[in-house]
Amino acid sequence: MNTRDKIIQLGDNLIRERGYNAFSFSDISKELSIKNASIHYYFPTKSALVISIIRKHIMQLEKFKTNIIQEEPVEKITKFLTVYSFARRGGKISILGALSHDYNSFSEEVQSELKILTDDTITWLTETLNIGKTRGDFRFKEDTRVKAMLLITNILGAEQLSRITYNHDFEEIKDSIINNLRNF
Amino acid sequence: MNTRDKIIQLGDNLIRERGYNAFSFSDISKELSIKNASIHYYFPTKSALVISIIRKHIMQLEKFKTNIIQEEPVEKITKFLTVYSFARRGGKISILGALSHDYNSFSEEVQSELKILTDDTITWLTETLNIGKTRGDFRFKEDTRVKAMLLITNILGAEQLSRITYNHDFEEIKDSIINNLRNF
DNA sequence: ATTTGCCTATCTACTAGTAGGTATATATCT
DNA sequence: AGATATATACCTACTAGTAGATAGGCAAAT
Repeated sequence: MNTRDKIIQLGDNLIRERGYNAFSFSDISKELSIKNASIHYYFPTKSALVISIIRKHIMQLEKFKTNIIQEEPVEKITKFLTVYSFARRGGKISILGALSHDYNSFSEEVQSELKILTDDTITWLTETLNIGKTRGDFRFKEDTRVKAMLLITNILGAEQLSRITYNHDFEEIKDSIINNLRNF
Repeated sequence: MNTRDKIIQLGDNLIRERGYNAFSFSDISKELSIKNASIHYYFPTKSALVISIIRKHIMQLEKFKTNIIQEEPVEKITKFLTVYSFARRGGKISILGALSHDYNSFSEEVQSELKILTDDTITWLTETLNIGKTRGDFRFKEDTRVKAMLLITNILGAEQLSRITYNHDFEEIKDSIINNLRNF
């Protein structure tokens, strides 16, 4: 991995562990044993770095969608939730949860990049839920887009709450989401 | 309102609008036309200030619980959600959502204060849901404590998500939570 | 000869926090 | 009642540290 990618990777981890305002270029440069100014060589501003990080996640979502395209809706949603569950165990939260916190302080460019990632996620979830409902895999009464948002809000909220309470709470909430969808 | 209470009030607003790491003593002192050092007169550290803010919320929750003690479970939950809904319209999120973000960077004293507020909230919700379920007001299959956490996660997540998407999404999610509880 | 990938050195702005001073109000003692 | 002591509510002036960012240099690769 080249320095540029290492910076993105480290920045990504730091944002999802501590938050945008709680990490600095020094945290990255110290870890990589380079100087502060060298990060500015790749990313002129902190905004530029966070945009690259968001774009990485947009591409990862595309890859994720392609990888599971053959699977059934229940399996798709389960794997989607597992990604968050895996990150949570590593002390990290989702990039959406981490960055939404500072949304109002971001430049328009960062905001619109974050909107793309959010819309992509909601759209994919809505489509998957619709297919699953038609097939009879899922049973729910809500409007599908609202149900998709409820899925995301449960994850984002569970990430936050389980920081304060206990980590296993996240898993309990995750299981409950799946059961609720299947209406068991 | 005396200066001490004004500082708490302003700090509370700033945390819930921008987050703990995104506001400074200067933001408060400029607004109150006093000097930075004067805030340190009342609150020696930033931690001391945030503890006072959390304690204010713990007391407000107690007051809220007392005020609606006579009401029915459905009404209690509805009013609980309305508090968040009201804050959201003012560009603010809940103190729980705002502070959970930086939970790992807080001192033990701040963390334990935040745990008290969280436990108080979960406990009250669990009790209220239990009574409502026994009376037949609510229908849900999950363990009641998990259901209580799901309620909170929906609120915390909806606060975050609606920052990125649209504000009216928060209201849609709120209505959906109530309907889901009543199993309409 | 130019680009790449760093470096040193520096800047401005801001952060939380501290030491010590002062004017005013209030309480206590003679 | 008047003098004295103390507490309140600020202030000025400062420290040490960190933030993001910039200018300009330099060695190695292309």
